[in-house]
Amino acid sequence: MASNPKNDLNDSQQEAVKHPGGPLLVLAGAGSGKTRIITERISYLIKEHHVSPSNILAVTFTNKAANEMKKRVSRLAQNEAKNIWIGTFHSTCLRILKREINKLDGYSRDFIIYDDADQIKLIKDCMGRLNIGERLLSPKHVRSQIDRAKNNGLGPDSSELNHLDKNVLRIYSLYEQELRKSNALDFGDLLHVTVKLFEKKPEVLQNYQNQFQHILVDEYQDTNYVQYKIVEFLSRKHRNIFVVGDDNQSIYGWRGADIKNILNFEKDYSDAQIIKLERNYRSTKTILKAANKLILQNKNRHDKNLWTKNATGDQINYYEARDDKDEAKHVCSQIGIETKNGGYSNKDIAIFFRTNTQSRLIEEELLHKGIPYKIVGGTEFYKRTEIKDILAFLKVIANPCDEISLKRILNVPPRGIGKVTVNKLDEIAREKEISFFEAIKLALEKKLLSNSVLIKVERLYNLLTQLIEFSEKDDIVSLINHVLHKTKYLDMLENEEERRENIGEILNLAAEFGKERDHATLNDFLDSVSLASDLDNLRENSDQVTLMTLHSAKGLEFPVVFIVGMEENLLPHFNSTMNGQVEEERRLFYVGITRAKEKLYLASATKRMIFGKQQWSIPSRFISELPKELIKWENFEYSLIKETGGSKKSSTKPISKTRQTYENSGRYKVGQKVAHSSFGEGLIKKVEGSGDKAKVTVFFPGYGLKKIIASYLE
DNA sequence: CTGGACAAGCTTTTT
DNA sequence: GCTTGTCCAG
Repeated sequence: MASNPKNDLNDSQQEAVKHPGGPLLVLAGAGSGKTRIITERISYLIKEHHVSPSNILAVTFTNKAANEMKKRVSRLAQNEAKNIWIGTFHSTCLRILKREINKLDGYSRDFIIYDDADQIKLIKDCMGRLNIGERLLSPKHVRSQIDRAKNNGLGPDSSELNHLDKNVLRIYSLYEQELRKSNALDFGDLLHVTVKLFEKKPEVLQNYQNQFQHILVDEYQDTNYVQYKIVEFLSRKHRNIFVVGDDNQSIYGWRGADIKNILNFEKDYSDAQIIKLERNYRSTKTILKAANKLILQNKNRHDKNLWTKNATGDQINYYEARDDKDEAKHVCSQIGIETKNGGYSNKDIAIFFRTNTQSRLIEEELLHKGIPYKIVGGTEFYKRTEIKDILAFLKVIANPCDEISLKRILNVPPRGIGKVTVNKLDEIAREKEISFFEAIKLALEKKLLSNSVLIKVERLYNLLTQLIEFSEKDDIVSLINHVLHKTKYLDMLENEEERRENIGEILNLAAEFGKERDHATLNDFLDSVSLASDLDNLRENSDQVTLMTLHSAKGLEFPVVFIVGMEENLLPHFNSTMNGQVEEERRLFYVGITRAKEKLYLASATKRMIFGKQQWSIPSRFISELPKELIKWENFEYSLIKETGGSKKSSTKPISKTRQTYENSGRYKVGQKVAHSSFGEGLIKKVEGSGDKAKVTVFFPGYGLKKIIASYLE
């Protein structure tokens, strides 16, 4: 993170670190040493004020940030670090709930966590039972409504949800009921139920209020209502609430983050102090200038003026690629150049993108070029079928009333239990008001199924009870091995090398987990897995290029940064341009830019595969919002001209149908280079009409897209 | 009940 | 392009 390791803290930084107490808001610009302030503050509290580590709570938003903070704190205060409560909001709440949730009616402490896929499955089940067609109401839409309600602390009976579709509310109610029955919490519950706990059990709240004498929150601009509430509850007694944030980096509006939390801090805490950190220690003047100019386009923000004493540095490189493949190739060859001649190693380099799918082509090219890389944050690993299967087995073993997981593994590997049987068992469960697992037991006892089916179901039942018994006396690794052995799971994956390797990986993970903790229970393991997202973090110190989304890039920094997919409808993303959330997209790009210390590369593609179809695209409006003198512009056609010595051959360009319709409009063609008296040289993106009256959309480097009447072109 | 063939929907972003 | 769901023959 941004730091001035050689120098001492500057005045404002000192002021923040040595803040005497009470509410403090640190408005910290990108690269002004935010994380450093928090870690230094923690070490200051421990060393100078003799605050016991267990009386400190530090909260972040991503696992990555939490790990980074743990690492840094342990550097400053070696032995104390492990007793400080450092974690994400979700992991902190999980820790509290695992100790206290049984004090709330209807909850028990051995609950398991449902991820978003489990959530969707359960919602679909509920919709089926309520006879609500998926055509009528998409399960994803329902989920986002439920998530939003929980982020705002609203249960299914809340009167504040009256404006919602009645069907959504019916689903929400049933969904909650089923979660309770399965003894499961979803991600939203971790926060929402914690708030409920604090509201309903003042004595529990009091314990934590007493414990947490000092609370520090990173990225405060990203807190949503329940998170805000948790912090507010916990800090009520000691009032030592120390929050750090930057409204320009608020990028979680879609998750209910409310920028008002940071803007209203002074109102919420009347004795609040505010410290601004405006000196940037991270980036070159060029990069900072570009970021400042970009963010000026946003109306909704605190005024801040970031400055730096760092060198001017190189221009920002912008490459407009022929297509997404060309983009990937260009990025990788630049990486080659930077590591060969630029004096950088792979680990100094990061590639950011808007959506996870964009990583695929880049990965292929990196692989092809033999450049080592790692992907951060991709939950991919845990979403793999084989991993979800194994985890489902473990979840059922830990908690047999987990219906979603039980149904998942019921017939995996195939053991002759199909839809008809499941329906019958469902019926029994509902009639007798018992769990699905108990329904199986009952069906066996009372012989409620046909004989041939009973044999199969009994085999499953015996398998599960055996596994449960086994889990009580052995460690997690042997339990997984036992599951694999008893179910013959690996036989099913005979020709699937990669999947078998993934199974190996989950075994490694379990072994690792067992080593770290002395009395690791199966439940602990499942919890950690549920909240974990980046497996590749394990190989932290190797010399690899880092790939991640712009969202997970927040809080990090790299000497060399590539941002790809700089196109309209991708950044800003299509969905945001429709809903007037362009400012948040701009902040996202701002976050990306300000991660770069020395070199910044931007790239876009003229066409790209989307949903398996080629789509034409135009460069992002954000490109034209950067100061044009700071940009070194390059284009695949220009590089082509350079290579071939000026004779651009149109025959080398693949021509699609879409393109043809553009090209048939006369003198001007898409992709043609033209010049304009005030904008200079540019490339034609679109032609409407024909002849001199044709309207031509041209991209001018430094100016962006301009629609121009053809006769005004030179 | 199983497995293969085919269709449909899908992509923001994270815990 | 990939994953999930649906339909039908065996």
